[in-house]
Amino acid sequence: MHKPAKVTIEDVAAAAGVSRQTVSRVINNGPNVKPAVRQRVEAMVEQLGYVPNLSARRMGGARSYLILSINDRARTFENWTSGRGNDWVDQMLYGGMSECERHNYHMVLELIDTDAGTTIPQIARAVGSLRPDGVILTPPHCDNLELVAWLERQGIPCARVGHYEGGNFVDVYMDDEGAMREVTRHLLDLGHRSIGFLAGPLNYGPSQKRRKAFREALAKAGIPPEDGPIGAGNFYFDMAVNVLETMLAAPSPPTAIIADNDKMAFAALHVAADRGLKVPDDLSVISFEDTPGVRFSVPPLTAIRQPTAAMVGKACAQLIALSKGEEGMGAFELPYEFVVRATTKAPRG
Amino acid sequence: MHKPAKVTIEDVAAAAGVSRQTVSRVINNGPNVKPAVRQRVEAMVEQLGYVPNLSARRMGGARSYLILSINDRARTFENWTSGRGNDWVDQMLYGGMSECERHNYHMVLELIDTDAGTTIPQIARAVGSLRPDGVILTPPHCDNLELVAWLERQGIPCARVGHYEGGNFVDVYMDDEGAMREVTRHLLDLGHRSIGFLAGPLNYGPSQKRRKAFREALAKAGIPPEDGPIGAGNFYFDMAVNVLETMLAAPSPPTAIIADNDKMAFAALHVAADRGLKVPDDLSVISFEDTPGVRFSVPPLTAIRQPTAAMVGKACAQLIALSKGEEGMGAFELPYEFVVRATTKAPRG
DNA sequence: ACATATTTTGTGAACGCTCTCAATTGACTT
DNA sequence: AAGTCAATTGAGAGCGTTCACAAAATATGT
Repeated sequence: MHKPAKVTIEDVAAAAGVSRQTVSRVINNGPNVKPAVRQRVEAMVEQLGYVPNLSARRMGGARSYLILSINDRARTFENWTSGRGNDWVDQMLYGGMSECERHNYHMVLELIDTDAGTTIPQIARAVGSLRPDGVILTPPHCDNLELVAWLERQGIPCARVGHYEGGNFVDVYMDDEGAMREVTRHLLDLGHRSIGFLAGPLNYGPSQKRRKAFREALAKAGIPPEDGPIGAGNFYFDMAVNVLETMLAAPSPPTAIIADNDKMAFAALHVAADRGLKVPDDLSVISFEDTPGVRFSVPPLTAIRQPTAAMVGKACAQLIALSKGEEGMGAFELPYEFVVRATTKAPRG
Repeated sequence: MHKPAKVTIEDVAAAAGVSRQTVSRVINNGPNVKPAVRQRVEAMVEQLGYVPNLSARRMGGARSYLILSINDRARTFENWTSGRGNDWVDQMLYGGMSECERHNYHMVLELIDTDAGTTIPQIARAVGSLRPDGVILTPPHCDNLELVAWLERQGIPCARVGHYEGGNFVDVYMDDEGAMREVTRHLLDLGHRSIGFLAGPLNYGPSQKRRKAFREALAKAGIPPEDGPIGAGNFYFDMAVNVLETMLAAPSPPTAIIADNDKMAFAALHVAADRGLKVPDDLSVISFEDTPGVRFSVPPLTAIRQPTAAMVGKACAQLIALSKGEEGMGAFELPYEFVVRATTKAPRG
């Protein structure tokens, strides 16, 4: 099992009869290379199957061609059983990898604990050894002020997904308020007058916006906030089940439920089944996430589809641009989609 | 935004009053370092916050501290809507990242097209630039003989997940035949005599094993194969719906369905709902995958839980061992779990 | 105490690239 | 035709490690 000799830039240079540096210019699309020479070099690159060694590139130059994605351990598969995990990761990955691939960048994933004490050392280690050109922060890490400040101090371009605040960052998000307005109107138009909202964590930016928009939309329709019960305060299935039990046991229970994420929407489906309520006839349900599996639920959930993959893709694209010395910082709002499936209907009577 | 000076091995050496090489020995846990010196160096590493630069390590030494995970584009989020995607990726990632983290390795993900023509060039590019210490192949790439041969020729240690064949590889899998025997017996014991199997692709190793074990288990129970209809032949929702329609329209339709993956099990739930069949009273359903979301289905699916994360974790561990010059090649069978939830019951009558 | 084996430490080279800057070539003026 | 300036090419240094040694320090045996 002898390893085939790896072809280096020198090999290509020799084969093409030019210097190392000229080959470097060609593979980096640099200016000031005669078309004929460029072509000759490219032919040799192709023929010898030359691929630049990333480590050497990093050593010599300033770029690492690496984007680091920081993911929260609590939101992974590990915590599915406790109801905390989700499959956001899947989509984020997809969005990031696709974009990186396009530019011959690579995405390295890091699993980071939510615990504030260990977050920064963990990231410091990853950043220190990898020296990525950019870091992508996903919830809840993008809201970790201490971490964000640390990264800014390191001078590493940083993108936050699902975050709104300014600063010298790439911020990518969707119009949560608009989405909530649309969803609420949908239910209002159907004739619902008592709508429950299974809200996400109070300290989670997008959830705050949705909560606010929900209240406003109800007020605008002349429904006092008391009639729009807001419950939960996290993203977990079990908690949502409890909250729902209470909501539905009230004197005039909601005829529709908006869940801040899929798992809580599933909880609504479960509780409805337990109580003999038919969805959507007796209870309408809308989710605010739409992870891929949702379309296979019984019945298929109506939901706001978050542009998760697109957001991470955009974040990558901006970071890559930045690493090339182009402009990139700023805030970017990506469009969501309202997917009406089979869990909303006019209320009975 | 001035980047903080990065501390190098020389800085640590100077601070500890030793040479570069001694520091290198300490951080690599090398032998022949006086305990007092080791301690002094370690203190300095800590104090200066030194982290070895991965690229430099790769340049100097033989290891890259990188494990490359090859993932099939068709099985990602991108293809959920067509019913091909799954959230395997989530679990694989988790398993791999956790293991890498343990050893201060990093996992780089690559999204590869299934199309045979482009697979190898794509992987060649990634392998060439990253020079990973090992490559993890997941289905369907682990069954791509041409690719496997190419990787073997490159001399890069390679792990296959969900693969059985020998060769100079790390192979990690579960006991698919045993799992199928257990599942079938469960249904048989419940009193089912007509069981349908929504099989996976014919060219997918684990599916072949399950198919074989299913036939044998039925035969052993004195049920001729005709009574255990086998359908589908891929992993998609829509196809499974069609096959089920046919199965259930037969003169003596199955009272239980075994699905080769979750999506096809969901299809069974859907078709049952459409036909007014109650699960599990009128139809029992078992899945052969158990991705995390399954526990939230209505009703929660009984399923074989594949040790997906553990398999990838094991694959990583072996590759890392190998990169350290330890033994690592071989075949490893990991235990599955049979999770009985709410979709199996004795047949009516 | 001396030679010899062993452990511990240090030195120079190498890895493959990009950077900076100098040298060459070619085109355009006058 | 010489002079000027821009476009194109090349040479040398350096990035931060580990490797293969050589050197120094210590331990062991007689």
